[in-house]
Amino acid sequence: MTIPRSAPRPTMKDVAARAGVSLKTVSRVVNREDGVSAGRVERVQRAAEELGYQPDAAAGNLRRSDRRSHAVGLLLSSAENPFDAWIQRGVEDVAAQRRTVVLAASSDESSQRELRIAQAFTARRVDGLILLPAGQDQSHLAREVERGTPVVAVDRPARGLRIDAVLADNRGGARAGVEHLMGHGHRRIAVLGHLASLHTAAERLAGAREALAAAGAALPDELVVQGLEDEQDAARAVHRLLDLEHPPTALFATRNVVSAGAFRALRERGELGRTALAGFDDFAAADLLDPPLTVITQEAYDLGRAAAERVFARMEDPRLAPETITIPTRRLIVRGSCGC
Amino acid sequence: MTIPRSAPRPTMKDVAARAGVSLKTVSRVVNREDGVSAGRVERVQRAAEELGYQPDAAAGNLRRSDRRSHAVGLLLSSAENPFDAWIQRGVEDVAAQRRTVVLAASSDESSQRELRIAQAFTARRVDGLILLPAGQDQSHLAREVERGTPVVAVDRPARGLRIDAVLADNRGGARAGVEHLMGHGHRRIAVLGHLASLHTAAERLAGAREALAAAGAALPDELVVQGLEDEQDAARAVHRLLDLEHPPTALFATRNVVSAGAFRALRERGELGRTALAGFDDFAAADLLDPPLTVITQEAYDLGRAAAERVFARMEDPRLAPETITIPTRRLIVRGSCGC
DNA sequence: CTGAAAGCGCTTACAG
DNA sequence: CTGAAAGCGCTTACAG
Repeated sequence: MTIPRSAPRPTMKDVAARAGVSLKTVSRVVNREDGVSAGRVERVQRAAEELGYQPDAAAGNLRRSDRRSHAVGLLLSSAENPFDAWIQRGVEDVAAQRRTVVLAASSDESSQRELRIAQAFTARRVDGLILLPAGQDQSHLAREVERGTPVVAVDRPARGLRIDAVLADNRGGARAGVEHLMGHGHRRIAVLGHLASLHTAAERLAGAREALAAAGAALPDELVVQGLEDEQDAARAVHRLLDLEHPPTALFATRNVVSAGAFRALRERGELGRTALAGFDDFAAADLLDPPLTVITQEAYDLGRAAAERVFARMEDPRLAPETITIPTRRLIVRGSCGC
Repeated sequence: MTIPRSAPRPTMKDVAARAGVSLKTVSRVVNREDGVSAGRVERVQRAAEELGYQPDAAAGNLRRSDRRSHAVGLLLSSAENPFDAWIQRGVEDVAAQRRTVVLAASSDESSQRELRIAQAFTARRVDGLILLPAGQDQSHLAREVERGTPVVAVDRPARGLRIDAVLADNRGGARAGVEHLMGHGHRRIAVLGHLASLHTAAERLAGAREALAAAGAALPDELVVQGLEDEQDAARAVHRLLDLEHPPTALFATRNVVSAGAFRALRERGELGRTALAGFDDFAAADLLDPPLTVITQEAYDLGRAAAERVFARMEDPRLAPETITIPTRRLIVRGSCGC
């Protein structure tokens, strides 16, 4: 049995030798510069083809004046989360147009992992960084920002860092959702919130409050639940709310897993169709439920695209002032759970 | 207004100058080699800290003997697809342990995009490549494989390339699903298949056939539908099946979007609870449906992990013979739609 | 324990 | 149109 010996990877030097030209001529052909005679172009191309030459992107970069790695880092919360996955897809699509690859990693909401990943990315000299900030402080990126690397926060603003942010219109979306419930006559509406420390949770609660206040309705403390992390939390909270002396007649959930848990609890109590429900964030099969769930959708794909576009804009003009870009929460998808 | 001038990024040379030592001493300290006096280690570390020095990973690599980029490429079908996203997460988690970053991109089932992305990855000299093969031929990667880059196919085998593959037990899972339906007395079971050209679709159909054959039941052509690409396709197919003179008494869907479409059609016909339904691949909220959906789950996370582990194993021993690793489709989640 | 020289694979800046 | 030399930021191989 012969041991497969991996053929050594050819370099420009090898191509030059085979084509009988100088290194520099190969470089010119490979980079499609002109000023090389047709015959030589041909010979170099054939030699490169025969050897299976592929330029080494990193080596080329080292001496190149613009020092672009043609890579951007994307620091998500959890890559398997559909919201994060759609952001990634938006980033990928913009990056692909610019011949840029995407380095992706998940922080799992840990500041420590965020720091480590950010360092791994900057050690590779990414041309830009898009992050869904975890924890309370992103100042570890300050030096990188000073050095001119475009860094853009997505979904939540960064803290301790003056950078661009691309956010959803969380407040407006929540307002629209609660207004819709009020349109069905509800005034006693409970808000089921996720982790209070998160920007999105705070904004959506604020939006719900605004909608109620504008209609002269109250949002008593007993109808505000925060810190719901999963379906079980949400289901338990709904059971407690329905046990109140004056239970809410409608529920507004600030996140998709919370909506799902609320739905489950309403079903367990036989309250589906009686207590109304609307939620922030769509999810697969929400329209197959009975009644189908009314939701505000977030355009995570657009968030990703906008963040990536901002990174590239800043690469072209590093002097842009940091901005917060708000992506409209475009659609209230009225299905049945709201009472429609 | 002052124009923010980005501070130039310091190099080892700058650190050496500041610490008053040679370049090589800085290199030793940065790489934690020993044989440097404590005082110098201290001085170098302080200088590096003050300048905010960060080694350039690519530059270091260039001369380094092992030539590891500490990056792997992950070529998915569609990053926003939950199945793909879970694979990514599995790959990420294994890569993170090895201090390796993940380059991710989506082919959208286009051979051309697959080729372009693979080239972008190899131009960056990734240490390994994991791909969910798109199209009919991956021989464009043959040269890279010969050169010793570990390349692993995930979810589907590659074609025109003898490489490792990490696949789900599609056949066994489908068999288990159909057997479960037969356990409820069904013998006239329709199979709702996705794109016939895909390995997963063929295997799952084969598994369903096997289960029926083993019980001496037939799978007549009129009960086999293939090429279903989305919920609408699936719903239409179910309507046609139910219009047959002898409609099926149970449906087996080979993919989650197909299950969802089938569910919708059954609801539209008032057949929920009468015609049984089971599907391959779980999805969010499948358990909130009424009746909740019985499914075979795929462990996409495990597929991703196994593929990444194989890449690293092959980096350590390039002489490993190409293998097909089958990940069990571990669980039949029996909910209500099967008739239980 | 320390460092000067050469070299990784390429581009830049320059000379012919 | 063509190429020899220097250099990007680092590591290697070697000498002291």
